[in-house]
Amino acid sequence: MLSNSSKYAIKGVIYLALNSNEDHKVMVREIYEVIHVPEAYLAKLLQELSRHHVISSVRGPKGGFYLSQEDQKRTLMDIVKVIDGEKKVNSCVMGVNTCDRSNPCVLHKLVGSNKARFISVLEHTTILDLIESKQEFEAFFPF
Amino acid sequence: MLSNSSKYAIKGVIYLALNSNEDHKVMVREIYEVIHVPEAYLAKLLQELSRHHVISSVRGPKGGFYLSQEDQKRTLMDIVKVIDGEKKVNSCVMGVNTCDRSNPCVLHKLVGSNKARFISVLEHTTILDLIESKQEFEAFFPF
DNA sequence: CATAAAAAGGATAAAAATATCTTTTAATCT
DNA sequence: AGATTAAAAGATATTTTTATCCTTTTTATG
Repeated sequence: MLSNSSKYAIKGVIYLALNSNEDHKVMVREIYEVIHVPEAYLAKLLQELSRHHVISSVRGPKGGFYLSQEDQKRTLMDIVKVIDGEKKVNSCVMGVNTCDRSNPCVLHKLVGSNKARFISVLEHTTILDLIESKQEFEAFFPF
Repeated sequence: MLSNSSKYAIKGVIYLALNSNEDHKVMVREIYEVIHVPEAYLAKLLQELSRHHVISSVRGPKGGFYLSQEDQKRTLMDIVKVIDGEKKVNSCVMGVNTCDRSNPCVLHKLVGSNKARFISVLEHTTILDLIESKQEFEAFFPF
């Protein structure tokens, strides 16, 4: 459902949400040490998100990645779309080509309603939503 | 969430449920033509299921794969466990190692409740359950 | 302006998932 | 028994995903 890459990306963005802003940018090196995602790979993922304006970045000394106010309004789905691509996320649970949300197959009914809910969560949860329950997060942060 | 392999396997088993029994075994060749899964690959998956006694098979002429009465009582999860392995299905949506159903991480709360439901469906839906709504199925069969 | 810091980009490598091919084994039917 | 059929098993190939490495570009600062 979610690729590892997407999970990594989400972890990274959460880290940024909790630890960065326009005036305090963060290097990949700092992030990967905390969230345990391979440095170079995380860099690639964050670059990709930055290219698609899901997060922000600045090169050079004192540069790094960060979330702008606007970035915080992005949803989890925005991240997943960039990393996994839209098709993959929305495709039928059973890989039935002729089957989609409007014309669901039988397993869709069984299993797909959960997927629909899952997707709905991704679409409606913003980064801001996530960090609002920051306290709870801390307990869990050693990802 | 579900690998392609698991999906293929489920499709195959559903085909068997609808078209086979102890006295009428079915060859891979017949199945793959209907459900559009690569023949040799489907064979591998069915062999694996057979080895784990999720489905039944007999070699030689008049042989093939089929579901016994007992086999029909298997759940979707039985299939998925054989093909994907248990760990993979039950692991945290976010790949958080220290996180499981009893000690959920924050994203677990958001996203994982759906996953829990999804798993519950897999665990509680038997092949028999599926084919009881056979009529609906037929509309959808060109997988 | 030189230098160093940091992301961006390109190319490559490793691992996992998916798929195919070949050989072996077992059952059935002359 | 021998021939044939079909699955089981094993070996190999391809593709996709994940991961690393190395070079280039950008930018802040001394």
